[in-house]
Amino acid sequence: MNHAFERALAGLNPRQREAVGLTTGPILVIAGAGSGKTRMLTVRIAWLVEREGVLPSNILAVTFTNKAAREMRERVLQLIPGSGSDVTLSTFHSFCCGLLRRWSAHAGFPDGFTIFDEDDSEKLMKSAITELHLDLKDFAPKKMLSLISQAKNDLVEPADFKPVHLHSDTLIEIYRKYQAKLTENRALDFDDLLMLCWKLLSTHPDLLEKFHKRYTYFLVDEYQDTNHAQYRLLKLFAQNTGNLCVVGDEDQSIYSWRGATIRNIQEFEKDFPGTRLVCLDQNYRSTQRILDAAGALISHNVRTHVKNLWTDTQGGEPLSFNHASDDREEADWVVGQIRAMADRGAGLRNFAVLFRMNSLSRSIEQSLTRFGIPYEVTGGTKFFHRREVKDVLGYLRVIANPHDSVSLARIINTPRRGIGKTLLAKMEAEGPLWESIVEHAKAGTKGKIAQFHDMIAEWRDRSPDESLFALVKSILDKTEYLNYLSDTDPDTAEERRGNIDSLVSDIRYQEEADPELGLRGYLEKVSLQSDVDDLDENTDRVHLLTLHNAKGLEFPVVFMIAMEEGIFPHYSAHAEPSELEEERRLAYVGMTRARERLLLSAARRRMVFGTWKPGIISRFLTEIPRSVFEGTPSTHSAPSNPSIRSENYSTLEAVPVRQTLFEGSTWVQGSRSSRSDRDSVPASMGNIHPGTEVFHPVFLHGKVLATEGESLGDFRLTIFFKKVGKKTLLLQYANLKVIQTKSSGG
DNA sequence: AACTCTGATGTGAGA
DNA sequence: CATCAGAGTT
Repeated sequence: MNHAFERALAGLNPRQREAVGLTTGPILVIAGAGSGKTRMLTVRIAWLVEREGVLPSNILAVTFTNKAAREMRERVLQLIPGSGSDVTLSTFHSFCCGLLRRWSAHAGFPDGFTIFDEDDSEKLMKSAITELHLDLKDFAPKKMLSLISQAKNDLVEPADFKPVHLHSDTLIEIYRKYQAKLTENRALDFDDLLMLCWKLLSTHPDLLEKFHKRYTYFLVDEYQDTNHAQYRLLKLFAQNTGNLCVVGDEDQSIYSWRGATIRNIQEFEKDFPGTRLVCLDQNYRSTQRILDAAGALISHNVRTHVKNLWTDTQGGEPLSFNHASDDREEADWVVGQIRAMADRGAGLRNFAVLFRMNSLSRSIEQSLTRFGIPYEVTGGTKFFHRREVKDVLGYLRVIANPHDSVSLARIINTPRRGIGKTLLAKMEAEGPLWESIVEHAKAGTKGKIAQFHDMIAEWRDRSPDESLFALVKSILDKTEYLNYLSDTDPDTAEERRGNIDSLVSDIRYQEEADPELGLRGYLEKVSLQSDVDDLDENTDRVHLLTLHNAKGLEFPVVFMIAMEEGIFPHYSAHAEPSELEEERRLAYVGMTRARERLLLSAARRRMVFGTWKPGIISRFLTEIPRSVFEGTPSTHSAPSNPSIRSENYSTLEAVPVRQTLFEGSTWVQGSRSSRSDRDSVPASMGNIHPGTEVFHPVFLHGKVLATEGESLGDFRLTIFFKKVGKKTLLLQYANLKVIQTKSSGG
């Protein structure tokens, strides 16, 4: 008798229980926000194993982010300890990438392929357009990429590409050229991962058969955000057994601009005949008040599977709205609210500030900094996209795959080694960059290019036998990269150095966690990582993130700022009704992240690109009934009524907050003295001992368990990080900060 | 020929 | 506000 499983099963509501038990054939689970779909999915996996004797290794579950996969894996392991780890839990992209590597020989490309991100692809596209003697202004690389991305998402190859465009023939040329260049670079872009995987399975019956022997049960989370390629992949996957369970909510479809099509969920019953339909509409997350507001908003969309979320917890705090005079005042209002609640004992981890675009986080960040409140931005300028990090990764990528000309061009003269633009352009004109480098190196005369070539070649030879950590250290040593940083930009050198340290720490950590990882494995992991994968709800900081990144998360208190026409809904969505509806779904997603309190704000004017722009209240605000807001004005106006604003300000100190927010909070007294980064000092051998609380740029908060070593060179720390668990780090490279507490003299 | 500086430019969301 | 092409400097 598996008690954990039985208990979880008994805890399900009738609908969830039904969705768990319908294991044969296709099933569509319409799961509203906060309806416990992750619980349902994990119990379903456990049910398959415990009740139906399905081998865990026959189960494939696909999620939207690695974070979701990781969390689901943890929960599955709780239900079925041990064998639960044999369940394949992955994102579409990671899973396809794995298949392509395993079967690369059949797919007709080397398994050492590199995954190109948006930046890489753009550089490649630019060179493709230039080589075709076209003008980058007429054929904007980003625009071209998005058209080609669409085509790939629809499984359309250059030969069948029929773009609706004035110069459609040229576009086909561009697609062809771009694809040829990818091949030349031995690289795949994100869309290739899906398209080529589908192509591989649909043209190799032997491989498909192997696949079907391995996997017989399929589960897909966030089905509303799958694209056509993913749908076709699923058709192939489930074509034998038909045991396909998809979970989604069309009201939360927010990625159509990335090729996702709501059609997949709307037509699922037609696509997979015999589908059983289950609807989860009991919400376990938010108050009725929040659900009423969100429900009213989303009812302005045309929907096929209409559901009305309900909850046992009646009432709840009213929503707040603040119409500030400008963005700074708006930010101060947000921070004022946070302070008021934090002073009453709410931990900072409870707060999330959501916004439509990354640039909107600035004013909030400034205000939080002013008050010394720790925060964490998820997304925006990503760690792995920082210049110095990309430089070092560029070396690793070239070592893994020297045909990657984008990385090659990046590092060939970074740090300076006298191979400038002209020489580079000359070599690029001679053919694939690496091949010209080899030619130049062969040509005798041990010049700069030969030196560069030999350096890379040596690392290439060594890399299979050497640890990644040793390799990256060798790169930093030999190129004197850190000196290069201080020489070129002394102002930012320290910060950049810190980022390099974090990268080295990350490499070391990943390598220790998985000794089989290897160079390619690491690079693949980095490429397929998403921003939210790193988000840790348990670090006691205010969370700042875009509405898109907030998908799948929940917070007790949610702020949605910049609720203004042109920003949200975004101006580019105004013309198209379907895009406007997607914006509304995005608002719906944001609102339903809130458990207890939802606070909205807008500004009358806002600094955008250096100029003041007037702000008009978002139509979404007017679609939320007045009755759910606090201090409901007696006048019959929309929330733009100024009385609401003064109301909010006057009640700022007396914000009513439900008691639950403060329960189990570890922050409590800490909030006044604000344990911000400014209260921390760099870790040194002198100030670090067992028990010391530390902060690491990648692994965040941790506590030192033990120290070992006498000299700086081998001073090792064993630290327990809340986020990643126990880790051993070399102090020298860890870039740790010691958090000063009252007892330690801060 | 490489390096440095300047001004123009383009800016949604992200695996 | 970050990137980039092109002019000017070493």
